[in-house]
Amino acid sequence: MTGPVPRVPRDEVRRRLIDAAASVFAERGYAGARLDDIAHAAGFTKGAVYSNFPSKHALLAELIEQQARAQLALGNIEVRAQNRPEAALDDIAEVWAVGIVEHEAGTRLLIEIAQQAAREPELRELYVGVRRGLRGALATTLQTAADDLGVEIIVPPEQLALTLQALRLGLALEHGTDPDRVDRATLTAVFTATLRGVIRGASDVSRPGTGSAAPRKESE
Amino acid sequence: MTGPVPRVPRDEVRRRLIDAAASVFAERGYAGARLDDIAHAAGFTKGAVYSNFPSKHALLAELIEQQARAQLALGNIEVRAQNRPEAALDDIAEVWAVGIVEHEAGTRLLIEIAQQAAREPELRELYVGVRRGLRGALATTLQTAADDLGVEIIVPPEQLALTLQALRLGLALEHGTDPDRVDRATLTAVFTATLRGVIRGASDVSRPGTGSAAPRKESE
DNA sequence: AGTATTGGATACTGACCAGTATCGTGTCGG
DNA sequence: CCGACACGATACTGGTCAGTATCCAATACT
Repeated sequence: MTGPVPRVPRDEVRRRLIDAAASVFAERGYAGARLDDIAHAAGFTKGAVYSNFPSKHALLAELIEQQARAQLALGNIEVRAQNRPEAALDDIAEVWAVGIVEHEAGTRLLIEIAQQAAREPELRELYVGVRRGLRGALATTLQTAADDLGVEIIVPPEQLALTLQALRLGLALEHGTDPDRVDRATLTAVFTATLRGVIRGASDVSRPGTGSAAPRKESE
Repeated sequence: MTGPVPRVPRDEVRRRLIDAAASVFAERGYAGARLDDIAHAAGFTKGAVYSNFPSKHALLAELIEQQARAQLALGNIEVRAQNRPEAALDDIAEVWAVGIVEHEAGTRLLIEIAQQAAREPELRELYVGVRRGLRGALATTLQTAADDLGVEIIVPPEQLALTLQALRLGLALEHGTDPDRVDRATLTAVFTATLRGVIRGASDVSRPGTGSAAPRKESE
């Protein structure tokens, strides 16, 4: 009846499988994820998985690098500086908070990967390399942004980068379990307060009370 | 030959099993943990597990409450105030940092539990209750400590408590994967800087007199 | 002491699932 | 148009493991 059904290009099969894996790993955890589920979520069967990856493990490894690239791109966008330091600071906090709330699955995957990497030395090596790279990039970006804005970061940029990375993971965990209390506004507040605490700037920072008292810019 | 071997008291069997479960869950993750391993780590067999707990799930639930009590006790100790504010601050940071480095397994378990709770609604309810309790207790402790020391916390105590809880989890993840870069000194520095950023006190700040002019009312 | 009961050990079962072997169809070179 | 190959589908295997059924020794009770 129906003529030959054209085949999906190999690259796309791969891509779909990886995407599906990301989602299922995030949902069920690495150990709990079934290869069958991943395959079907991608619209294929397990055969496709083993035709594209040597093992479940390899799929996870692939995912780490994939995630790295995505996060890296995101990180660079996230800290695009604005003009006024105050606004820029709120803006950064906002973006990070939104990232947690709106990419729950992605962040959960990140945590799952971290846990997995803490266990398996082989994955750890890969993960740590990626993670350090991201941290370094973030540190540079932060420093650059601070210079542009004419403010001073009173801790080493690497340390601030680590703080933010850790906060993101930790807050994602808290938000993941208690989204009511740990909502977007709260997340923003935490990031804002944390950033404000380590920055000393030209405009306002040490003395908000005198001038523009509490510039609570609670968008939304 | 050998006469009757005295039995281990039931309570102790339970306790040993729970301890073993904590360690194995932390090591291998919930899904990856084998009940047989837990039993043998405790010096028993699976029969003992099912004699004391209805299911693997129940064992995890038990662990959450157990962990809650332990953390609660720890939290209270952790913020025992010193005399000089500066020293107290460093002291708190130190204790939290050491907690991460020296209780790796415990903290990893905490993260595992959080992930699990994010997935299973039933566990979530239990976990969130516990977690909120701990947060509240920590907030109170912090506020009290601040009052005792005569310093002011410039964010809502609940928010600071959340920040510290999140930082602990996040930093534990980073330390778990990259203990070389994220070492004890670094952890201490992060906590110190974060705390310092949200505190305005008699000792270290230019203007103690003005007091709590701008009360930051926060979500909640 | 003798009997009942408690509680952990042992042995088993059934489900589940990563990985493999094989098959069938679409694609491509000649 | 016709083989050869690519690649995903299907079917199967072996091992693992939560949960169960049964057993047996140690305590509790009278």
